[in-house]
Amino acid sequence: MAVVELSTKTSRTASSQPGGTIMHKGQQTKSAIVDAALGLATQIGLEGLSIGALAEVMRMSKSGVFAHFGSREELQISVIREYHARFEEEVFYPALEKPKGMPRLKALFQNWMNRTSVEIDSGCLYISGAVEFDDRPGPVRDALASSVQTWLAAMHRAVVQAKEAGHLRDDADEHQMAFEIHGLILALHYEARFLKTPGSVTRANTGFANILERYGSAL
Amino acid sequence: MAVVELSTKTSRTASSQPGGTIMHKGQQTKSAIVDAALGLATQIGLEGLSIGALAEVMRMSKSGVFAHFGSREELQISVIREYHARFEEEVFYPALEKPKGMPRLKALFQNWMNRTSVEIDSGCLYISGAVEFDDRPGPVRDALASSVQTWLAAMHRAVVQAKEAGHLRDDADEHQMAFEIHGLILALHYEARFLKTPGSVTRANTGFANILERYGSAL
DNA sequence: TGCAAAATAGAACGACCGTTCGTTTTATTT
DNA sequence: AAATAAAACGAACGGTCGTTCTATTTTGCA
Repeated sequence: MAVVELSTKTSRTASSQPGGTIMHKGQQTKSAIVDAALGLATQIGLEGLSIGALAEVMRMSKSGVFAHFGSREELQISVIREYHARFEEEVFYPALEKPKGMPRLKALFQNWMNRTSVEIDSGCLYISGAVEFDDRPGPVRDALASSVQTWLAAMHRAVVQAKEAGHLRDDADEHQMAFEIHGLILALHYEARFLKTPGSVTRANTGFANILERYGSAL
Repeated sequence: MAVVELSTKTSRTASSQPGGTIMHKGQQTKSAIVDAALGLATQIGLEGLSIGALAEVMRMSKSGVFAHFGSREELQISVIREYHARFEEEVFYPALEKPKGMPRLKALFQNWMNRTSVEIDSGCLYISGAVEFDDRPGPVRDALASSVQTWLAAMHRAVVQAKEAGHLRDDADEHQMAFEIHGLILALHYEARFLKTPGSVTRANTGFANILERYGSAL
């Protein structure tokens, strides 16, 4: 069946994306499949993601789903790319509207925290993927690692800019600070999602405040 | 075949454990299987652990391995118990020889760090297991969570004792401090094992030093 | 040494996996 | 409306999985 909902057709036979790009039916269903796949993958992991289960969700045949990707690996990579795009959209870009330095750094962390808080229910691909592919070389691991690196580099850049703006102590180690921030997010995800420890969100926020106190320049 | 190496037989037909307990052949091979299973599980995860692969490593038949556990879940739980025992042996007990307070807290962290450093190559069951079972209720998840809780509680207790000994500031939040320490370990594992970022071990150590500086009582 | 019990082997099962292939249905273009 | 291209289907393949069953071997004790 593979019925893709067309909100209201724009022109005769082709539909359009938010961006305005003309989209044929194949690409529409493909992106719908990636949507569903991302939902499954965040819950059960990239490894747990099976084409059969995905086809069932999509109410399509296995081969119908498969044809859009050509291989399971390509499907997984598509999911990673989609996750990356949403992460950027939700965490990175909005923070760019704040001025460089402390305001942007705070915004990046807040957005990251908010997303992680949501992912306490849905799961985080950058964390589950890291565990599933730490020992498994290949294109999936590469796509995942480069996505994560891109984000961590952006975070690190924000720290550097904060120091350049004079918002941090002169002896502040930017890599060290980024590392400690990363740890807070990971601890939040671990304790809230797996252990269901209450108050983890507050703890991560307090941790960030502590980090700012240590590395921030005196008022 | 399932040949279990007997270093040197103690008595006629029964062999002995380090503890001195008499062990029949079945229990010997069983613990040898758990050994091998732990090795596999730390590398590819509890979910990736398959009885077929385990049987191949053990040079036994699948059914021969299976019979020792009765189910895959029971095998996984046995692996978790073994991991827990080794973790205690390696990280927890040695630190008990240090006096309560700061010395023991430092020892606990150092031992934890050392183990995590080794696990950069081998993998950590408490981390991979958390990701694999965050959304999957059942006895395996329960065993895993209770093991982790036990350890985190021990860590927290050490922090409390350090405060009681006057080694921490009066306003130090013990849970907060334990949370931040946990974050350091998680960041170390993530960045070193998945991203292969150099210098992560040093960064975790520096992070711990920073935490002590913030929470420690003035000299 | 002989005999019951425990341990292991081996084959088979049903279920699910990713993938391939030929066919049929649906979209798009002429 | 006819012709062409794209998309989806359905069945089948070889493979691995956990599990079950029966037969065989090995072990431990009298």
